[in-house]
Amino acid sequence: MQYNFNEIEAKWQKKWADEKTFQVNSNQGKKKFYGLDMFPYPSGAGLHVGHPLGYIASDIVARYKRHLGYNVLHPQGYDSFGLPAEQYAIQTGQHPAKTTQANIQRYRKQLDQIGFSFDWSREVRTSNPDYYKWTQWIFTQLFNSYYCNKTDKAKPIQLLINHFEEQGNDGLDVASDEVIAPFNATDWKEFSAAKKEEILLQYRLTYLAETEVNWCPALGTVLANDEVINGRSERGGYPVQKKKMKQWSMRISAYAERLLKDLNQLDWSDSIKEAQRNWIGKSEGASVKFKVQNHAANIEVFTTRPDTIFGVSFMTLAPEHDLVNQITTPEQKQSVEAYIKAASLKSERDRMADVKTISGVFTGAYAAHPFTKQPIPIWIGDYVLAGYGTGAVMAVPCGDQRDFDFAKHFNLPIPNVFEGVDVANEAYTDKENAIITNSNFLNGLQGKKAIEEAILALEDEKIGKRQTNFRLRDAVFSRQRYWGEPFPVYYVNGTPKLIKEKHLPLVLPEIDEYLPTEDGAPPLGRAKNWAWDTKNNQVVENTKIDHINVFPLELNTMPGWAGSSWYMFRYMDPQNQEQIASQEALNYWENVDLYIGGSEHATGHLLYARFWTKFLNDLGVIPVEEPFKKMINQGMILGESAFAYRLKDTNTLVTKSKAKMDEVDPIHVDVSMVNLSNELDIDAFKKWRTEFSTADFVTEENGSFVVGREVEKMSKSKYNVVNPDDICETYGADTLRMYEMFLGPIEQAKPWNTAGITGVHNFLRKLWKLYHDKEGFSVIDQPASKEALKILHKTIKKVTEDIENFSFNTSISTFMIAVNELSKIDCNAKEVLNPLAILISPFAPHIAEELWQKMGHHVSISTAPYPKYEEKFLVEDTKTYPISFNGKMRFTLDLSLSLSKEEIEELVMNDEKTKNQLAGRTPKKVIVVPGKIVNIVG
RNA sequence: GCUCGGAUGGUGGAAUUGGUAGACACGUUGGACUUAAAAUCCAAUGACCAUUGCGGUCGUGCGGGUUCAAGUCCCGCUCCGAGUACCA
Repeated sequence: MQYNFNEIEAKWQKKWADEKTFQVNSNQGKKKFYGLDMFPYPSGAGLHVGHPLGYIASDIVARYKRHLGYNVLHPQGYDSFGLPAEQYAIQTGQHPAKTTQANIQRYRKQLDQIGFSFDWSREVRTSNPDYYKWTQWIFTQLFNSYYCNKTDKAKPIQLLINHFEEQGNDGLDVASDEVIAPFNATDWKEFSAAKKEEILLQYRLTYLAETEVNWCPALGTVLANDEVINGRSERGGYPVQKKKMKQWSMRISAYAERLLKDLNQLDWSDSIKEAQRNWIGKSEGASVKFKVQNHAANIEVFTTRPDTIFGVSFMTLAPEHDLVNQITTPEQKQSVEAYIKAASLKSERDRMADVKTISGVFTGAYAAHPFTKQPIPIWIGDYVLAGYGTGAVMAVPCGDQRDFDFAKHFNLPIPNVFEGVDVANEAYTDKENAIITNSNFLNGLQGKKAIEEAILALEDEKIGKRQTNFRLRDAVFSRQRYWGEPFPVYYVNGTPKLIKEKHLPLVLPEIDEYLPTEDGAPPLGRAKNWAWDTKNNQVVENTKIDHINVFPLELNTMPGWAGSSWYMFRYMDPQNQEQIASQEALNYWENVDLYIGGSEHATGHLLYARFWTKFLNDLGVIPVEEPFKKMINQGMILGESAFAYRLKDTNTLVTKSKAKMDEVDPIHVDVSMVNLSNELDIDAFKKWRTEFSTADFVTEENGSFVVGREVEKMSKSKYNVVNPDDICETYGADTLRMYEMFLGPIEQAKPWNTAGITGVHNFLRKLWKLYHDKEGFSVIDQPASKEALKILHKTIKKVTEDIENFSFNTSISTFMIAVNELSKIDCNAKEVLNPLAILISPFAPHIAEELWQKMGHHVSISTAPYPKYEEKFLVEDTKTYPISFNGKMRFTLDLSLSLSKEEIEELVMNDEKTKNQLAGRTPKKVIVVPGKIVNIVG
């Protein structure tokens, strides 16, 4: 009886789809479990073997939880807006919707082939108007909210307007832009409507503002901070520069404290939590005002070390600082201007690469030390960043290495304020242990106490105050792109107005080309119908714009993370036309119990999704504060690239053993042309690319041509991509699923190597054979042997523990051991093989279903109750004791577990082998740990 | 530089609160079956020494330490991977 996996798998995949086996509804009577994968961006390359790794893991857990009786929500969908489809559209003129649709179909086919238990009736696509209607809706909610620091909650903007009408902007504790001119109630009432809107924008949770953005000319769009890596775009690796542009931003900074604090309640890996903590970057200290001499201006600085304030010997402003022009003396004007110009020309990347070069210029101006009133020279230098704090620092060279280096370089004094510390060669940056000296009232104080005293003094003298700063910046939310959500925004004389909720979605218009317009406007500037008719509430031709009733619409679109910031809630009720999801569904499913995905989203998606969740929670829309309770980050599956070695400047290829590495160029070879022994299929290679059709080959003595191997990221350009399709074809989906899990711990990165796959495949065949003999199905309904039951229960125990710990590789070993052992004793008792099928069904669902059916069951195995582990089958009466001498195991001894310590010692000491080992010596000590070990010392 | 991981046979990887290091699998070698090959099955497989059988020495990146006992705990290093980048 053959294990015909292709047939079995097709049969069950069809059955699951036809019978809607995995469709789920909220069910108050059952405990819920929500297992979610980070949904994929459907790229043109299709799935490679790395993608399903996480999906398989979450599918195992989802199926396991079903067996345990949970009501399991396990959906899948597509993050289908994004750059690659648009880049492709630019090149080919194909509408991104079309390529996206084709890619989704391919993904779906590949996913179906692996046998996932997704509830596809809940699929979402972020590029679907039914979906992005609600993305736009959330945007309008953010627009109509401000953040109240007192209650730590977002509130309707109307409450703020009420406050303005009563007392202007006095007495507010809310999140806003940094500098807002004060006004009173009378002022407010007299302001024009446009002026009022302008003021309100400074408080809204999403706002339009002139901001310094990361502009990527090659992509023709701005990027968020998390999309820029080392001064280059995350996608494509193109250079990024700073540019001021009017953009929509998200006031995520208002949520900084909560985003930080609530990390503690999440069951996520420490490294991701740490990455978020660093990204949020909370620092506590004080802001201090320094008066500029002979000038009305004050320079405000932020410092975490107010205790070192008597060590200030100069100040440094960022070149972009607003005051620089005002305070620079005529003598210094020329060099200051030259420096500012040079700094502005440097790209972000240059500036970062240049960290070690110290540069700066004296402005000629002096500030007065807030306590001593001594003059302090004011410098500018690009080691101070305009975007952090106030863009100015009080330089304490004895306590900060950068200030120290700057002082050394420009020969500025380095006064020492630390007791018993030498600061001749480097700054002393220890915050805890520093004892302050030469500092008036701070003398003799240490660490926190000194900082505390300094802040109190600053506040007493009204020259500074306690302050907390965050590194987290507001997130730029506009993209100069076509393939994204349109903003539900139109402009009345430059003032943004929102389209009312009931008229959403605002659907993406058609355009002729997916490029910016000639005058540099985003692609939506090409749309002929992109104006809002406020009378009829619909999109109309641009020609109708009259700025009375018909207004131009926003030309930017939303970024990729918009749709992915809330999709986990849409799955709960994906067809809802009235709400993002029904209250009932939101209350029942709450949030994601297990989220599986890559760790590369640590500071992007995972932070934004938390932000929007908290915001929607503030509004009372959703009942939870956090979207993902527990998260597992699967490691990347790497590719094993293959290289042929070509003699430099020739067309001669040399087999690995004869190639001298300094005389050859390694050339990537498609891994599909290489067999398990690293031998190249030369004929296929010649046909692969014309340049090789005439190549000469220097082979091994036996005529084979061996390639070199190297582990790299799996990518099309490296020709090392392995598709799951081929594996499913050759070995079956169950083998693929088990093999991916068998490779090693889920969180660890590892190279893909099919060498071991036969082992897993053989295991499934052995499993099949356990239920069959030559004649056919051989499971019989008769009592199982004690031994067989012991094997079963040992397996239940271990596999269950392993699933709970996400240690899938070891559970597969356990199955292998169980099947080996059961085969050895020819077990064919249903009492054992029935529960065994259930145990294995989360891992290899197709074969499990087939065996289950053969054992006479008529409903899917997927909801069969999970076998219960019973201790009584495992009770042993003897233990094979390792007998060690001085910690080294020499032999083993089977002894009854009922023996006492003393009895064990006696039996061991009287054993012939012990006497041999001791060779007449008398042991100093005998350690007996009943049930574990015996160690004889001496 | 900082933060977080990691280092175990030829390979992927196991090893509970410190208690038989190398489970399971791949690969390799030998054997059975076969006209032959594949598939399958059986056996061996950390290194070294010894070998007629028993056996012995060394072994979890390196150097120390704690302990009857250390892959596991402590101290000091080395190397590799990931993230981050002048954050005042």
